Amino acid sequence: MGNVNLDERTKKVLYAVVESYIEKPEPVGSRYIMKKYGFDVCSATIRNIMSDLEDEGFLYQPHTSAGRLPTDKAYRFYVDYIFEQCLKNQSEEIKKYIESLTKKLRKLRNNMNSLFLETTNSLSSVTRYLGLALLPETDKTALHRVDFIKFKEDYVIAVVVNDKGIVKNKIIKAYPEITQQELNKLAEFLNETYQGKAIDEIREDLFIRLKREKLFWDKLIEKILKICQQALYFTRENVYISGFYNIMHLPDFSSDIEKLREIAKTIQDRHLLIKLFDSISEEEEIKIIIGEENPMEEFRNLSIIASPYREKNKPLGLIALVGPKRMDYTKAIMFVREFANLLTNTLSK
Amino acid sequence: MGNVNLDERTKKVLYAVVESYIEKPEPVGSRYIMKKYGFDVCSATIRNIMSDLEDEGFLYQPHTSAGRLPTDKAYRFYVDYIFEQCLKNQSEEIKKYIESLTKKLRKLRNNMNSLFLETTNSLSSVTRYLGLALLPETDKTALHRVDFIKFKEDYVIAVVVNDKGIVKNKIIKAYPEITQQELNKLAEFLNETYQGKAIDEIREDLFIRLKREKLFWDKLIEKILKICQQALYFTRENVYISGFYNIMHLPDFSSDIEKLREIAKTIQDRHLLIKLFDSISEEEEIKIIIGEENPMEEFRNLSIIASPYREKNKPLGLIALVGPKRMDYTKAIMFVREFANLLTNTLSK
DNA sequence: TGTTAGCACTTATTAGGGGAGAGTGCTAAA
DNA sequence: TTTAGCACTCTCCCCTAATAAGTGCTAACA
Repeated sequence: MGNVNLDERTKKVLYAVVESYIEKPEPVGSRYIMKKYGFDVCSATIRNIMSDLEDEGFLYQPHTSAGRLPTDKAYRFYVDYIFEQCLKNQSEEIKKYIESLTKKLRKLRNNMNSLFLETTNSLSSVTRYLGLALLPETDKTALHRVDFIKFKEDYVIAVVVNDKGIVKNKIIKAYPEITQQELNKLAEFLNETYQGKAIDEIREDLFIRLKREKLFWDKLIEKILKICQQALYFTRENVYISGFYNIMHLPDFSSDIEKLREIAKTIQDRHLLIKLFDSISEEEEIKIIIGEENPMEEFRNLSIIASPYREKNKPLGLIALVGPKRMDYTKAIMFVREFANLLTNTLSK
Repeated sequence: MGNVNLDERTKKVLYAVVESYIEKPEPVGSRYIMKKYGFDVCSATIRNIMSDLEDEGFLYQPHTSAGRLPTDKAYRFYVDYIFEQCLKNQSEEIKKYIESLTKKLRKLRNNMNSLFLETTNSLSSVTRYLGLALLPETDKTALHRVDFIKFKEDYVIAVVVNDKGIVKNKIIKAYPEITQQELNKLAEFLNETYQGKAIDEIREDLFIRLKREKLFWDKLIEKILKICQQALYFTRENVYISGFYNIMHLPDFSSDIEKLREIAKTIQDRHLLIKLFDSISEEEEIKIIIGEENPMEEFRNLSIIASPYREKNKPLGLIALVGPKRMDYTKAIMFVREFANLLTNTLSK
């Protein structure tokens, strides 16, 4: 593995090929590169270099006597190359855009749903790629309040509000004898004992109680504790998706609708997206996944730029951009980073 | 307007043309019709009839010397023609499918979200068109319970559960002095007074109270009543969409992606869909809207089959199928009807 | 040894022509 | 009113030729 040892000039050529192809999705020729990037060697030399790059697996030809196209390895090289600069430089234009958006989002600070909807929409419409966002994992947030509502004989609706103001509800099958009054007391107990504690820890704690007190108390306690546990068990499910239509007209897909269909099918299935997100570490500032690097088959000819948003340095969730491998990475990286920051700031008030 | 006065034979030809075109999207020729439908006149006669039908606006030619294609008017004729039979006949196949689905859905009876998700998914995957469903309008359902939760100084989260077990929440800006205890009392008051009453009526009633008591009480009451009113104000927003990818490969769209993009854009914007649904009366058993008949421009080259599901004869919401005008109407109508019935039955327990 | 110029070769793309096929419209006869 | 016949129109497909882009290779060059 590794970038072998490419000399400076070779790197410049490789960079030029990738950049050119991102600009215009056509096989890149040696003469074109030479002229556009002002190499003062002749096209034959570039040709030799490109041939070497092909041997190294950075480029390939769609057919003999055609120009070259970048492989995933080339994209990876390109991204590694521009990455640093992306983080340093800040375009004035982006800054302004983010500023105006900040005001808009600040107003939605207390309504997570609208906040994330608006964020995903904006991210997609400004980049013209597919925008994704994942709400903070309810499990990891702190309990603000829980309420139980008896429903239809033998059901209980648990309403859980976390410290982000996100309201979740679960319908739990319970035994019929339990009354609303008892449920109120139960909720009161939970609220008093656990408000402000992380939800997954509460569940843990309840589990320990269950084990311990089972021996001393009757079945009732067991049942009640089970209700509580169920009430506080959440799988991640809130994914926001925006702008599929933005990627539909890209030349990368316009040739065959099948690819687009695959994507449409994939993004309809929230579980798949959550699996995708789960596979992305929330540690790195910005994670870039190119084509084959993707752990999930469904995204193998797409690229993903993801970044976590945080609160007090703790990652809460992710926002991401999905587009063709032939993506404008500079723009994408800059925007994803700014959007993640924006969310971080907005949530930290 | 009206179907002019077509004689039997002409009707049969028109029917045949539409049916043929639905089967295979190619211009339909006179000889083809004659042979396939066993007309015992020669093709020239059919040709004359088709020419007449063109004059009446039922058919058109993509170019001289090509076969004919149906216009919206022809589809309308066709649908009116088959409609009766669709309602009478019941294919054994569909019956079986619905039966097996019934069991599946019955288990989800108490979880509206899953129920509607599953319904829309099934409807789309069995018909291969785009499936839509609209949750019961919260406004028109009865209040089961309301809870207020103080959040972050000056916000109140109102959690409203209706008699369908649908949980809605609203974040309301309130004045900071109000305490959780006061909110609890307020909720208690509302629950005692209004449980089981229609939510829009409650709002109405609160409005009257507000007007009447404003004169006698202080600002506080006004504020509190306003919180209640806000808590109970819902715009319709829960639309379930499934199977966009199902319509992507249809020959009707494969020629130009732009059409598909339009659709993708439209269905992403929930408000547009709600506007669409709002324009569909919930009185008719089954509403069929073909192409230009559509009140909304975005759907002008699509057809929509919609049907309300009910509870005790009161329409609660709609499910619908969206597909190309060249749709398999028989199948679509049958399934939409069965699915609406299925929902009606499931909700009525 | 790396670089350049030149040239033959490959392949995709485009345009044009011709024939086949499908289907119509019209006319005249039944 | 229906039919048979026929000329006409248009699309579609195949074939060919020309064009253009770009490569790979070789031999000369610095």
